[in-house]
Amino acid sequence: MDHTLLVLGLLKLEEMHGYQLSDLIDKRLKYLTDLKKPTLYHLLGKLEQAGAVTQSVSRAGNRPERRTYRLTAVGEKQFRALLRQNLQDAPAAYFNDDIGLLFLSEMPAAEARALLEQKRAAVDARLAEIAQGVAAHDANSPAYYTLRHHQLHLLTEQTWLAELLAQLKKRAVREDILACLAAIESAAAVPAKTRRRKI
Amino acid sequence: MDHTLLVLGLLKLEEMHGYQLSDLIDKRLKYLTDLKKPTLYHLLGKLEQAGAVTQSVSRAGNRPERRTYRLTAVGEKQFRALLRQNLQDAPAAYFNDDIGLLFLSEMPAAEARALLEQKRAAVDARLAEIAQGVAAHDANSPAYYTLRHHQLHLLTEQTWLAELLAQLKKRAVREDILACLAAIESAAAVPAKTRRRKI
DNA sequence: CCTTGAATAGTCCATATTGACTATTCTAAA
DNA sequence: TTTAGAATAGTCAATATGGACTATTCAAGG
Repeated sequence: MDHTLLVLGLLKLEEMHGYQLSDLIDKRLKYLTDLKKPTLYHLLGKLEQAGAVTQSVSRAGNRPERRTYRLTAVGEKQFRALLRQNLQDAPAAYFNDDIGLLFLSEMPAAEARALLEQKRAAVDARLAEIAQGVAAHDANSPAYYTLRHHQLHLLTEQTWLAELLAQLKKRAVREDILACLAAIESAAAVPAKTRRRKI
Repeated sequence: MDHTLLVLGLLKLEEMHGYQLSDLIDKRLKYLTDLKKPTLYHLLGKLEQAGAVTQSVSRAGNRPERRTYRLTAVGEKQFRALLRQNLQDAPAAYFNDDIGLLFLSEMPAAEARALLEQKRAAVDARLAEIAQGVAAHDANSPAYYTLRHHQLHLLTEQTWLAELLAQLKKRAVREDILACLAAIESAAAVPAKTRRRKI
């Protein structure tokens, strides 16, 4: 599991206590994963039980006690194995967006377009944010890798949305024409007197 | 949650029993999600409790009984809401690969390259598979959307891996040179006699 | 000096997810 | 014809995840 790789790797770089790890992941590594605090503590507990990390309780002043975790030799071995796996494998990726697309035909094209435009705006915004990060970081730094990777995928998403919206525009036009024809037909079916009333 | 959207949407298209749904998702929709059977049954139970679907038990021959699920009006409303949300939102995406990249410097560049080459091969293979699917499907069909979307992201991944491997190649060369220099230096530090022995 | 809000450090309980299992029926080959 | 394996239909127990909570400390303003 990749949460494990992350935690072991961070502890390899430097021993840390739970909150430090959690804070680091939330703030500096927010593009990497969204590992939450309770999940992290759960994982640390398991790792300790497995002997991959050791805990040392301490307290500074009157603050709540802090359990500082340090990587053991076992943990280091596990880290290497997981890292190799991670670099080697290309696990299947899933996109939530695809589920919505599956049911695109259950909704008028015009409405779908409006909604997807909002999605596009959100992607654009995120892209702008990332572009800043990419510019700020030295190529070759680990943070750069993550940002650049995200940037590429967001650009892809942009392209994809553009393609999709173009298709949808065509479909919307077709639906409009059909609706128009249907209206004319039903109007023709109504007796002449009734029609006049409405005019 | 998008599993819910998927299940409601499928039941909107056609009433189905649990195993049918599960089979459909496993086989035809394998690019969409990897919703597992127990998760599906759990979800169906919840949806029934919430009144979004109704269950009707039946049996054909001597087979185990089948619970056939049908969408209710409540379920349909929920479906629409979730679909709108899904089309509108652009949730943050995370890539497992990034976690490995974070620790790339913990490993000699040469080894990392070998591993990443395997990843690349896997991506290439998947891409070939998808290209077939894209060619086989009518543009505009829902399946086409999914496949095309995946294709674009896999192409991005290919580009990304190429970029990364090029960088790593440079780093490997640098590391080689450094190792070489270090070897020379340590050889120079050894007294002359000892050095001769080794030759 | 007191209070309010952020930061620190972590826990609880409810929910979601899944590997492994049960149990029956069909199918096709030995 | 029997028997091994795939398909059908689902369940169980264990694990992972996350929203909401506790409890303390610090910093700054009124």
